[in-house]
Amino acid sequence: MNVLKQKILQVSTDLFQTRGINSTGVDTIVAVAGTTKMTLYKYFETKEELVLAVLQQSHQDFQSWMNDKLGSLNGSPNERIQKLFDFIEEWVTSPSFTGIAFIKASAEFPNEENRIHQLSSQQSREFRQFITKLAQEANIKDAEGLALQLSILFEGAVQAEQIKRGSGAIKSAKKAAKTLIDIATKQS
Amino acid sequence: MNVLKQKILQVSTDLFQTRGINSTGVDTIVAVAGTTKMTLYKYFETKEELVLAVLQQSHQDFQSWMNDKLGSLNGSPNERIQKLFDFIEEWVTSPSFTGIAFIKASAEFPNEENRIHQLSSQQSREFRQFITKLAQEANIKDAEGLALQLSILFEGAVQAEQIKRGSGAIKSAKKAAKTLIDIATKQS
DNA sequence: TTGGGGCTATACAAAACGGTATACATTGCT
DNA sequence: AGCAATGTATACCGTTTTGTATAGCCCCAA
Repeated sequence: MNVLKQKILQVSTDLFQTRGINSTGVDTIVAVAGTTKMTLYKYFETKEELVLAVLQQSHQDFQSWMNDKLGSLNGSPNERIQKLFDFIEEWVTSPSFTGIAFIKASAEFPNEENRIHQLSSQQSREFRQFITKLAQEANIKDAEGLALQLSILFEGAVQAEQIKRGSGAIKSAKKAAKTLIDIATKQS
Repeated sequence: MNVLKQKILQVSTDLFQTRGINSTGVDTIVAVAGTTKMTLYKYFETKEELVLAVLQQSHQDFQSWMNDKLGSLNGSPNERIQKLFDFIEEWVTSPSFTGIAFIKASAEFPNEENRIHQLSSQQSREFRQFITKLAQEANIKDAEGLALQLSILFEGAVQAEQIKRGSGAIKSAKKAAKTLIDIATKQS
């Protein structure tokens, strides 16, 4: 991908997260990125398209990072789902963490007909399915049920952390997750 | 409170929830409320002030409703905290439910210096303290720890429901809550 | 009847918004 | 050398934004 296009994407991601999507004009984006609107609109047809691209990149970054982390474990499937929230904590407590894009975007575009909302919804579903797979591999009986619970913990903890950084929500969610995983495991 | 002021508040609440705050102009609000901008700006100095008023009213409505529900129980403190998520489910699955205001607002105004964000943060904290009190009355040892977990479940389930209505997140959160409450109770 | 308060109607201001048009500079390839 | 692609600079367009100014209407009370 072109270097300027990537720069625009990265700057947009940062600004959208820290100021909000609707509160960030394209003029601001190009000013921070050190380019002009003409260039931005060469790579992105509309602002909506830019937002969608930002969402996709953010989600892929997170998913890839998590996949790598879990993949490098070389442990049992049971161990992998146990470690899921340790990695989530690592991601969320990183200083560069500014929130999860699809959570904020879905709040800013609540209408279910809206493309941005739809993509957010899809990404939320994808991450839940990802957890479901982990649970299935760990031979958990009600894999979908556990995955839904864990995804709620994830989104709740992220939401809490977005509303107040350093709230300790992640640690708490991690503990709750371990409890729920233990119980679901015993039932299998 | 003046009837027109209340109408403006109610219409604003509805529009902010269904279209987003930044995507809703004051022109739209007064058009739907059947009044004019002059009247709106008579009761609310700025749009920000209106948003803050909407947040306050929404939060108070929810808290009052929940207090009434729990108060009418006449049961043991243990029973009350057990029923908390039943009432949350009742609130969230109501057809008129369009989300929790402070969750959406905090996403739309991510900057912690922003007054709207600060109020959202405060309301989130207030609700957590409310749960803490329930847990303390139920003689739960780590009341704050449990309350934090339950508030994460609450915010996560609401977030999930905002992203996709009828996702079943509330039912799942309710089950998880019962599990966590049981365990916290046994440890007391 | 004569005010005055609450509200409407409408026009306006100044800025910010997304997006486009045009002209020019730079760079690399052939 | 010459061409094409990439990017810059800048001016502009139409719309929408929050917020105000002005003038008039309606109704109730003294």
